[in-house]
Amino acid sequence: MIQNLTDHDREHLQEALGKSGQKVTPQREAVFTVLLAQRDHPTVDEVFHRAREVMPGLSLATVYNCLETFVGCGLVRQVNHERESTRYCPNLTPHAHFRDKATGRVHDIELPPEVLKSLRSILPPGFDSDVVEISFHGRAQAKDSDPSN
Amino acid sequence: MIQNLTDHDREHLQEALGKSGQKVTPQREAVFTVLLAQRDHPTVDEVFHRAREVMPGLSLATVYNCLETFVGCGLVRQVNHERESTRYCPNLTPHAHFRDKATGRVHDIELPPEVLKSLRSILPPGFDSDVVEISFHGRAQAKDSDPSN
DNA sequence: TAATCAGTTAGAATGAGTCTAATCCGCAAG
DNA sequence: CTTGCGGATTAGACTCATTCTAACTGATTA
Ligand SMILES: [Mn+2]
Ligand SMILES: [Mn+2]
Ligand SMILES: [Zn+2]
Ligand SMILES: [Zn+2]
Repeated sequence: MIQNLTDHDREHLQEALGKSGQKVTPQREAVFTVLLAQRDHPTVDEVFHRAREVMPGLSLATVYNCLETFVGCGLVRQVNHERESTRYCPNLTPHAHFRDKATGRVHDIELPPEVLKSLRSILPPGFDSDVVEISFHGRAQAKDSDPSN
Repeated sequence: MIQNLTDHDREHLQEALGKSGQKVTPQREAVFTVLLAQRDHPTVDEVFHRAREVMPGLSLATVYNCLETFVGCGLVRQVNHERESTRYCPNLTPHAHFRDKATGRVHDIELPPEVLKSLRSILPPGFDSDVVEISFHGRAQAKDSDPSN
């Protein structure tokens, strides 16, 4: 269920952490593995429970710490919808999020560069933005199953 | 500072509440007045303190209740940025939000229909969305003062 | 008048997230 | 080897926005 990291992914982790002067630890590797194994935008709690299956001593505090670290070095994005618990997403391509009203599930929606550009173009002069978050809320057809890997 | 509602605005309030079987109360009128008087996306607490200046007995619980009611009948939008306190916006035209990293202030960004349409067009078939939230985060030139009324 | 009912109110409860202080552990110096 | 250091981990306390609860108010209706 929770395979190991591929060499590529371990290298990605290593490099991103290294660039901000931090190390790969077993806990960080476990948490990162969980994020890549099932790309369903888990909450901290979900990450915690999944990671524990493979590292029973892992603490919730550490999961918070790891995720914060990953966000800090750009390995992972936070995803918020209204005031629900924060979710985490390892998809680094520009994309929007769609939250299914019925199931609560969050889906990635690819964001073509020209749409992103037209969006940025609505900013009046003087406004300079690093980050744009786009989130849809509505109903999605079943389409089943999980968007792993 | 906190003028009264114009006839038009009072009618708007009355009608929207009426449509969902609710009444105009002094508390609701005070809270709505506060929202219209200074359109700076106040938090619940800010609304609370402003409204108290004009209605000292008003409780925080009631401010929460009024705002929830307004959201429910479409008089007001909630605005969330990451996990900060929810803010409230009486601007019902389609618009995005820009949060200034430096000041924390939230600005309305007009959203032209064609941009909105191009955004909706990125949804794959089977995804049907009521609501799109767009929020920018970055730096805005001073541009001073408040966007009241 | 008495019953009803939406709205208001204070305060308790909730829960995601943050903070703190103790412990752990890999590594480098002695 | 031993020791000391510093980052990482850990449990549990704490925060604070929001939600919940139960009592109260005041207008309207029977
Ligand atoms: Mn890569
Ligand atoms: Mn109007
Ligand atoms: Zn995503
Ligand atoms: Zn707004």
